[in-house]
Amino acid sequence: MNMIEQAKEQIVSLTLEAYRAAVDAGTLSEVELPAVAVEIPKDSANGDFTTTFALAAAKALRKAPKVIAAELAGRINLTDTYFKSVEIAGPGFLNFRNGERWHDAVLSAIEAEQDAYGTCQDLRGQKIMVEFVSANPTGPMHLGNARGGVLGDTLASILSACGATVEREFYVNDAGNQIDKFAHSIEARYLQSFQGEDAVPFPEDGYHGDDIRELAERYAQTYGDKLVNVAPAERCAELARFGLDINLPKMKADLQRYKVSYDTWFLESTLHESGYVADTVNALVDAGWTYEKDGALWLKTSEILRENLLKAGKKPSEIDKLNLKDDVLRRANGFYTYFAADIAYHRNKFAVRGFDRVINIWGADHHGHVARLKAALDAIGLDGSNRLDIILMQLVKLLRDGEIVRMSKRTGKAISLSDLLDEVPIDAARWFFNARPETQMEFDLGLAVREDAENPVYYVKYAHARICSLLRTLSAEGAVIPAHADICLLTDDTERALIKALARFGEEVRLCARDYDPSHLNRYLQDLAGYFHRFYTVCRMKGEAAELQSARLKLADDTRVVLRNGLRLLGIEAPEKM
RNA sequence: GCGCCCGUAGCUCAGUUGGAUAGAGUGUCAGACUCCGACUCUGAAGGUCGUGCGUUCGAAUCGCAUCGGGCGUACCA
Repeated sequence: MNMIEQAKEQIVSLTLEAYRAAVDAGTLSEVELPAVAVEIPKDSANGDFTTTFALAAAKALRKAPKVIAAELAGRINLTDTYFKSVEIAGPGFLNFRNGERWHDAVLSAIEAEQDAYGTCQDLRGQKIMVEFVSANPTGPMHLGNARGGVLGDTLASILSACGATVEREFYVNDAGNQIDKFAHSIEARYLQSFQGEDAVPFPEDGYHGDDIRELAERYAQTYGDKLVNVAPAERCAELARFGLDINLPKMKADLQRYKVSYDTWFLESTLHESGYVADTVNALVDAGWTYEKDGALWLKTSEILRENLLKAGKKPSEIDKLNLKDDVLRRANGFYTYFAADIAYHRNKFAVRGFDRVINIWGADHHGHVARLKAALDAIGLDGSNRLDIILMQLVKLLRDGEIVRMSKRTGKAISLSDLLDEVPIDAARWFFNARPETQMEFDLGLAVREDAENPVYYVKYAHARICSLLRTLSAEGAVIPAHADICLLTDDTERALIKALARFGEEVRLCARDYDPSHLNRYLQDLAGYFHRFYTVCRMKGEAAELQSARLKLADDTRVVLRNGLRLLGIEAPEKM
């Protein structure tokens, strides 16, 4: 349990004990109670923690909240607790103020746990997969992929810090239509290089990017015209393989540069080759969820979704308005759709590899597939509705000189992920892309390349470097950094505020995991750095009495530990010098 | 048409799942270094929480409606 949870738990039991005492004394009646909610007031003038219990229980107890609060407050014994005072405020809040024990417990926890401070075991025993980026290997990755890479990687780190066994996975779409298109595009450029641009038509829906030309050129340079006179099918297969063999390692390298690495690169083609797609479709057929029409095999998506919605309490008339549609699993030409492969892929995650929970990070333009995929998994008994979580990441709008740059692979004009890395420092990009997933974001290239105070990541890194420098300098002058900061000496408002901020770290990590939103950490670290800078400005160490100096140095050292732990979760360097 | 996401300070965004007088950063303006790293700190100004009803002790938060922005609604992936 983190420090915030511990404090809240203590308040819950203090409140309930007081309630029972009041019942025994006959001043409050025995009724069914609402949960005791404990919150952190926005304004610290209202205490460090507060409970709204008296407000919430007013109805059941048929007494004014203030009266209830008074009955409780008079019966709360704070001896040996984290708190030094409790008072009634406003319409009936019970406000608790942290005492010495609390501050001491926070610093002791950091000092004892060090690198592990902020981690927890809430998700212990859970095997979780985070699948992210999974960009088509037919061309360079774009900024949306960069955002997905950062989010997925950081989220995986956070879930892992909460005790889960986490695997990172990249799903390689190396089969299907877009690979054919890829092959035909390279083929056209390849043949053009021998027969002239006019002699060979370029496929209408082909990929026009320069990267395709480069692949064709590279093949021609290495192997010459050896494919010009072979059968088209063979030529395409060879060129597709050649292209993927170049593109995939490049994607890996680009992501690696971004400090994103994967446990598994899962090939879609293996699902087709092993017959697992066919097997999965058969499972759906056997379960009775399919039918044939116009030569194709269809999944009764609308029926499954309808049942789910009815179970969830939706009215039939509302469901009718949704215009639910069925989906094709196997086309009239005998090929399986991407949807069928995707069902097989997710069946594999749960049924073959045994993940308890699967998290996918998708671009928001895929949101129409969420319900269908979950429904299909429900239909084969894998409970996709509850075990598959899909984070729909809004796309990144790229701005250059105030103008929107379109990011289309097909026009070949997009700024790729690797281009971006040449311009923007990795740490700044990681910080920046770690915004809340489900909001649109604008990426202003001009602003992003700036390495100055405008970028909050420097503010946080600077705080860390400043502490390291401080510890170095004063140690060299003979200052002693004790094993534990003496809380009795740390009485300044800025010191107390800093300790309170340090206490929040574990809770922020927990919230990131709960919301699948690592950006809580960005805000927290910025906050924490601010509390440190304020402390640093007000509380001097050099020239102070040895004991006070030591206590403050240790507080700074504890801050360093938390900043470092937080930055590590975000995959951002915590420099000792800048 | 239907569905999903978003709308809070000039800008970028928080708001702990319904709590107290609406919060940061940035920008603007005014200040602070003889001193442990000024990549720092202090202060001021800045708001009809898109809009309107409703639910209740209490709404930025929940419901309905409406306006605006984005994205979907393939035998594409």
